[in-house]
Amino acid sequence: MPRISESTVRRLSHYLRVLEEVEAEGKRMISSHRLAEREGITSAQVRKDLSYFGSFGRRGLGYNVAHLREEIRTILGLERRWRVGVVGAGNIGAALLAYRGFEKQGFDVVAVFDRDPARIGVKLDHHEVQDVASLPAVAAREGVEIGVIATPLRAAQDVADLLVAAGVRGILNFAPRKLFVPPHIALRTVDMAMEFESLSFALTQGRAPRRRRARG
Amino acid sequence: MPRISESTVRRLSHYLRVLEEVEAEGKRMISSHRLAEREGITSAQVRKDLSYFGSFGRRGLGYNVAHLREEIRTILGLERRWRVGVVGAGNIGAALLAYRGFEKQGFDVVAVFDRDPARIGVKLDHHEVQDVASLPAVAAREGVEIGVIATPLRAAQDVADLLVAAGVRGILNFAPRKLFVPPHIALRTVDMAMEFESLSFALTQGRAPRRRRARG
DNA sequence: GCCGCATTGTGAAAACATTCACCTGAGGAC
DNA sequence: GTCCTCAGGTGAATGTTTTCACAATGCGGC
Repeated sequence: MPRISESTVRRLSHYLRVLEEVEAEGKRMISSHRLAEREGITSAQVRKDLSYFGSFGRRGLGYNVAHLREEIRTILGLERRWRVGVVGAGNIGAALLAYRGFEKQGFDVVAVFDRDPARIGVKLDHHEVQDVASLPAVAAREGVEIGVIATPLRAAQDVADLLVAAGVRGILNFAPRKLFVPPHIALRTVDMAMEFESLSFALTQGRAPRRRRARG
Repeated sequence: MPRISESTVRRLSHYLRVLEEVEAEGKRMISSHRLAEREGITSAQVRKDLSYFGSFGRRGLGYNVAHLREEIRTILGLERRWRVGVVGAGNIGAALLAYRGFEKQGFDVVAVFDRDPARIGVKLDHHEVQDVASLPAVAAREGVEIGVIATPLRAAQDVADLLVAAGVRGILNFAPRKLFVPPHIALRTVDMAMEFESLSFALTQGRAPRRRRARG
């Protein structure tokens, strides 16, 4: 199996969502062409992405919706539940906690931390906010595997170090800066400022970007 | 000038942030090597990215920090201010409004909309939430150029259509689905569920992704 | 059972992005 | 002024991702 590119993984997430939609519509089968159509990419891309992991379709028929959904869930590691710790109980943290969608996909927030004494002890969407000083102990006890950094910029690297020391294996970072973590830690950064700037660039150039990104 | 890739634009945003940091530290010059170091990429990449737009450095010396910062701001279209309308006054909308960073970079929220009567009229961070029904009129009057979709999934496509009809040129979408917009509209989607799934994949594979993405 | 149509899976080609390697220009030491 | 070192710019090479195009099915109709 070749190394799987980040773009392929992102598309798998999209396929999964389309499959869930299509399934809700009661369809049993779907072709790569129609799977692609909904995503704004080519059918060859869909087939190539899936071919990295096996042969899930049937020639002449397409893919069985429920079966492919399960296969993709397995590939993405969504057949189990993940224990998530959120650091930073400000707006972004609150938005994450309020959004029920993650739980549905298998991500359970098991602890919320903040440094601000005014926030510690407050109940935020069923979770009592704990002092970040207790993170190492709590993360270990709760078996936190994924840490979310929703703190101000200046605290982000320290929190990342803390999470790594606490044994977290993956980090989702909302602070607008590169974080340095050991190579065995998976890190993803969501940088909204960068998205705004990318829009600004596109608008300034006077044209939308090429199609395969234009439908992001 | 060749077509500029999305990756290059994203790196420009990063360079800009590094330059602002370095400037705050009082440094006058910076080499492509040190600019790259902070970003976890190669110096050749930095030079190549910049070379698409011109020659900003001096051989033997590196780049003048303040000058390069200004050049990149110009390239990204940040020498002007952008008028932003936010649709959806829930958690994500509130998080965006509360974050002062965007204003600082040139993005001014000039209107906030929601459909929920319980939210309409409420003041959210200096902005009175308006009925989404008034979006066409208000967006035109206020000259909204960038629309942010922070609504629930099911409303996202309708809101996108509304924004396009109102003359918006760029859309930043937080709803976890592909939106269809005309080709002349720039669209970026921030999909947090996808980021979680990408992390799940990486952890399931038992290895972090290759380095150039690992330091995202 | 055979034909025709639909649709997958996949090597090969093309497009795209990154890295290399070297030429060139700039300043400092003496 | 000459030499040495540093570091940007850039064509070529390499690596990666996407697209093409077609052989290999699988099914329905008759």
